[in-house]
Amino acid sequence: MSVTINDVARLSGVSKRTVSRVINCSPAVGEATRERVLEIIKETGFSPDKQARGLASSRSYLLGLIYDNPDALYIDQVQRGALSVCAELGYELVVHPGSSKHEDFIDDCLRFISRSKLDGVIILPPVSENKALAAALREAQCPYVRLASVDLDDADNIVVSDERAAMRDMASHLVELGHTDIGFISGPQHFRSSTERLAGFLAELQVYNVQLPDSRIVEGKNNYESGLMCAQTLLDTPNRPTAIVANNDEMAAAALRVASNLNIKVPDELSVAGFDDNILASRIIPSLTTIRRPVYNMACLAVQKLINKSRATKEKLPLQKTVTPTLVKRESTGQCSE
Amino acid sequence: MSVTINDVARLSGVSKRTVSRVINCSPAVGEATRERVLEIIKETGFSPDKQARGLASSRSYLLGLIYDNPDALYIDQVQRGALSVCAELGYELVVHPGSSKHEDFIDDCLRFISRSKLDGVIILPPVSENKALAAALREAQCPYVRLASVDLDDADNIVVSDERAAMRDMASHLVELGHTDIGFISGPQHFRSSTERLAGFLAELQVYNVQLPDSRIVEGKNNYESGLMCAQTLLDTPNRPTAIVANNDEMAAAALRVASNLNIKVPDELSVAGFDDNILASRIIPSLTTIRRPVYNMACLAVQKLINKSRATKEKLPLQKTVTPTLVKRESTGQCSE
DNA sequence: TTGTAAGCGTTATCAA
DNA sequence: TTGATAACGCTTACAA
Repeated sequence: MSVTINDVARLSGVSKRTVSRVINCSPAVGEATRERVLEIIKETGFSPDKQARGLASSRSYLLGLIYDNPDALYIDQVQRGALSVCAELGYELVVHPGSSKHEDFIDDCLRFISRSKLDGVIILPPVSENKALAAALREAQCPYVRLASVDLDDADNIVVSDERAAMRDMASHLVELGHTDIGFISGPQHFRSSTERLAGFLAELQVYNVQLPDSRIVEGKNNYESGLMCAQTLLDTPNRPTAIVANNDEMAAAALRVASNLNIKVPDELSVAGFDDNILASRIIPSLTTIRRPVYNMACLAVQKLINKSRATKEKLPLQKTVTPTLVKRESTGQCSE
Repeated sequence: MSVTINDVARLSGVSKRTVSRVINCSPAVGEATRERVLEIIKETGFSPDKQARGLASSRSYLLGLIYDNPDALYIDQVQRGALSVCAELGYELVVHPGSSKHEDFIDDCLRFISRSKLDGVIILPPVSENKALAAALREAQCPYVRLASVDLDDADNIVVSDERAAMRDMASHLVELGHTDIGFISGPQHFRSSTERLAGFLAELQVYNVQLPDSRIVEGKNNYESGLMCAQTLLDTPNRPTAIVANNDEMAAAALRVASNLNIKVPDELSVAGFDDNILASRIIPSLTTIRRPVYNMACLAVQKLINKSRATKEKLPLQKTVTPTLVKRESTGQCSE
């Protein structure tokens, strides 16, 4: 029914081996021959069978996406970014949301990979910080690229967003609005992304000679509920900060909620900022000052790096390692009133 | 390196054909033989190669997910639901966000399917309403299941959420709060989901003998920006409704924003409701009364239906066609003050 | 530069 | 109930 390599070979009067060479862009084909074959391929609409190809060459033209984070918006952008590059190169994307807490997680990922002989995987934060997973993938010889906030792997294996720098911008934004007493709702400190963001923020405050006592830093779990509790701690006291920065938009939204409950006006009496720029940030009232990572582009880079690995050394594209998030200023931060 | 069917055959002293029968659960295998083979399979950790299997049997064990809607939350839930069933049955999920506006869209989907010889696809709204796509899939003999708000296909090919009924609940919720002058921000009327929701809403109002003049119904585009304009039309006038219902949460959020700009208190002076129960709905202030579809379960059902199609008639599971969304009451709707 | 022949790991045909 | 043997559509030694 559908056109095979044999049909193309017959029609163009060459061997299937030559057709194979053409579709694989082998240089060892005469110009005339190549053109004739390409002609026939176009005429017949031939498209090589992935399974057969994979069976013969042990490749699948399938890339995997491993993640745990339930931040749907982020994931959707990653998928679209990754697919934009996949489409050009004939790869497909197979998704694998897992639960990194599960003891079986790493084996589960390895099975996922071997089941479909994936040509490589992209790993999203926070799973991307998992050293054991990365080690297991290296051992299994599975190409991978991690998206992360810290430089924790070779340039070939990672796309880093410089969140430390982004949080410096956030700090200077607030200080320049006059804030010197700032509360910080951090993420879990066992995540590098959390420590990184906090470190960047504190480092920039230093520059302005602003101190942040430990009592102003409370650790959340990156979800709404924990954000509520942390914000409550920071705000439900006469001695409250004039600004709150949260490790992500979910917790910043929680801070807005607590402020609303306590009848504290944002931004007049309190500034609030988040991190992620998810859909919430632009829709919530007041809209949220936050930090946006170039997620789509990071995913593009990741796929390119993955595919680079299967190229000959001289054909490798030079690809950047680090991308820069940007500060998005909105309604929730304003001049300090005190 | 990895164990193949030949190894299993040799080790268990039978032909590979017999091993094949065992792994495919053919009844034509002696009990003793079957057990011996299963034993060896367990010992060796043999797992049949998908590509080889697919090449020989023209199946891929790959399901596709086709969508256009950029509602990320919804899509993430669908993916997780679908995968929960896929995992049990050894299928993987390949994603394909497209743009249904593109003239090439249907061909693009067909190529997507044939490229990887997908065993079936799930189509999400609003693309799921596309008749031409469904027809093309039938012609291409590609099994599909549509997730939709209206019963527009055979029970085997669709999972319907009864949005008409859900909107009846919404209407009665508002009427019982005392609202009789209600504004409705509809979705594009060329979508069945839009007409269906509006129809359900109006039908229930009839029951209460409440009239909705045409001027109270404005058509949005299901996005935030159009929601802003529609809400402005309805609210920025002395003669404004006491409640606004929007076709989705994005536009309801826009209504909240416009109300905030016009200094109209929600829910004291105005009730607002949406549809979707996306992350926005629970985080925004005031939190949004809305309707939640059992998206995860719908996706589970869709995969089961897809796989049912490749089963023998007598092994087919009976699967429901319709699911029921639920009304989620939150802060944004309250007693009518007039 | 091109072709021949042997796989890749399954399932399918047909006979025993 | 079983088993040889031939596909499936492609890539890859190895020759020529």
